[in-house]
Amino acid sequence: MHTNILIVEDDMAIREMMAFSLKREGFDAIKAASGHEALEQLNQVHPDLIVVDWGLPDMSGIDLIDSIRRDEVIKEVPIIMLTARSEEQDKIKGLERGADDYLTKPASMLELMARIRAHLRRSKGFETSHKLTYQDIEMDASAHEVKVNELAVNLSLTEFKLLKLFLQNPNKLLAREHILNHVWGRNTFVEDRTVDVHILRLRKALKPHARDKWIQTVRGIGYKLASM
Amino acid sequence: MHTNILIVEDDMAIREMMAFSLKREGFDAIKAASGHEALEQLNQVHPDLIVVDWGLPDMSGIDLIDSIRRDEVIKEVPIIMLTARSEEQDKIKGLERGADDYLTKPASMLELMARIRAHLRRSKGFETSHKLTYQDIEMDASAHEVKVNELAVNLSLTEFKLLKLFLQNPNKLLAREHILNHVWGRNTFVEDRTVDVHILRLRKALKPHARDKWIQTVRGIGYKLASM
DNA sequence: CGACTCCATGACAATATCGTCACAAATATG
DNA sequence: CATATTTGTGACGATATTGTCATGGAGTCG
Repeated sequence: MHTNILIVEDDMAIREMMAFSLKREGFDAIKAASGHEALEQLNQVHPDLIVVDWGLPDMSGIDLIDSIRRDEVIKEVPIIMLTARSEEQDKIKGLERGADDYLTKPASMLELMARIRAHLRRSKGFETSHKLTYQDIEMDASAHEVKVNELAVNLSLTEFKLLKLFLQNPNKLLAREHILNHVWGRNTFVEDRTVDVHILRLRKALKPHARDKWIQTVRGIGYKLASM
Repeated sequence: MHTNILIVEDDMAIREMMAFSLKREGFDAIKAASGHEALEQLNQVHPDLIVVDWGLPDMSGIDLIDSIRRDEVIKEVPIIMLTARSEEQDKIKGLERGADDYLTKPASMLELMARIRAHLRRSKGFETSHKLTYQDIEMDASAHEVKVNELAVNLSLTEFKLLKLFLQNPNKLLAREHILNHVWGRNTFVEDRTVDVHILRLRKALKPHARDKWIQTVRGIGYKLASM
C-alpha cells in the first residue's frame, strides 16, 4: 500500500534530499515549493502526513496549517513543522496552532524519518467512531441520526452540522467566525446573524425532549454547548 | 473533566517541577520515581498521557515503554520520552520502540506543555482546555469560564479579558497604558479612567465568592494581581 | 496640617448585541 | 408541476455592556 507524504519546502536542495530519504524508506513523496502549490496538491491527493517548512515564499507555514485544519476533508492529517529558527516561542506557537511535531533545521534525516514513522504508526488504524454524545444527546453521524432522551429528533442539514460541531467541542466556546467556517465553509458569504437564527432553530428542535439551555450564548463572541 | 498525566522521573526536583507546571495548566499529575512504581500506578489509573525519563534507577525507560505497549488495556496511551542524553541514536531508538515524542533535557516546561497538548489533541479528538489559575481563581479560556472557589462567576467580555491579562501576569504591575493596549487594543481611544471603572466592576464580580484585594492599586501607575 | 493628586464609586446615556419573527428565495419532495 | 421544507436576511424590541463624568475620599508631600 502506498503511503503518501507531502513535503512543503522552498529550498530545493533540502526538498530533494527529503524526498530521496523518504523514497529510500518506502514512502511516496509529493513535493510542493510554496503554500499555494501545497494547497493545489491537497486538492488532488490526500497525503498520510505532511512536512511543512515554517518560512515559505508566499505564506507562513502556520497559515498553511490553519488552512489544512479548517478543511473538513483533510484536517486530521498529521503535520510536522520544520524550521530554521530554534526560538522556543516559534515551537510553542506552531504546536498550539495545530502542528503535531516540530523539528529544528538542520534536521537529521534519521530523526525526521523516525518521527514520521512514529506519527504514521499512530494515525494508522485511526478509526473514528461516528457516535457523538453529550449528556442526553446522541448523534450517529454516519447514519445522520440524532436522539435526545432516546427520542429521535428531526434536524435540517445545517442544524445537524451545527449540532455536530458543538458535540465535537463540548464545553468549548465557539466564535461565530469559527462556526461559519466549519458549518458553512470558508469561502461562503453568510451574515453573522444567520448563525443566531440557526442556533434558535436548533434550540427549538432540541427543547421539546429535554431541559433547555444546552447551547449557551456568550455575549460578544459566540455560543457553546454546556450543561448549566 | 480530568486529564491525568503520569510522570516517570527519578529526579525529585524535576519531577515536582513538572507536576507543578501540569497542575497550573489544569492537568492532574500522577508521579512515579521508578519503573516499578510506574507499573504499579498503571494498575490503578489509566493516564491520558505518560512522560517517561530515559534513565530510571531500576529499568530503562525503553523497557517501560515495551511493557506499556504490550498491555492490551493501556497500550494506546501517548508517551513522551525525556532524556539527558542528546545522542541522535537514543532519540531514534526511543521513537522506533514506541515513544510518540522525544525531548532532550533540560527541557523547557513551556515546550513540554505545548507538546503534551498537541498529543492530547490527537488522542482525545479535541482541544484540551487551557486553564489559568491564581490561588482560588480558575479560568478556562477555551470554555470562557471563570470560577472562584469552584463557583462560577459571570463576567462581561471586557472584564473577562481584563482578568485574563492579570492571570497571565500574576504578581506583575500592569500600567494603565499596558492594560489599555492589551484589553482594548492599540488603536482605540479610551480614557485612562475607564480602566479604573472596569477594575471596579471586576473586583465587584470576584468579591462575593472570595476574600477581597486580589487586584491591588499601585498609585500613579496601574494595578496588579497579588495576594496580600 | 493643608494643598494637592489620584482613585473608588455610583449614576447615566449611548451603544452593541441578541432573540425572535416574518418573509422571500432556494431547494427538496412527491 | 405543485407543495413542503429549508435557508438566508432584514427588522425591531429587550437587555446587557460600555465609556464618561461628577463627587467624595484616600494617599502623599513639604
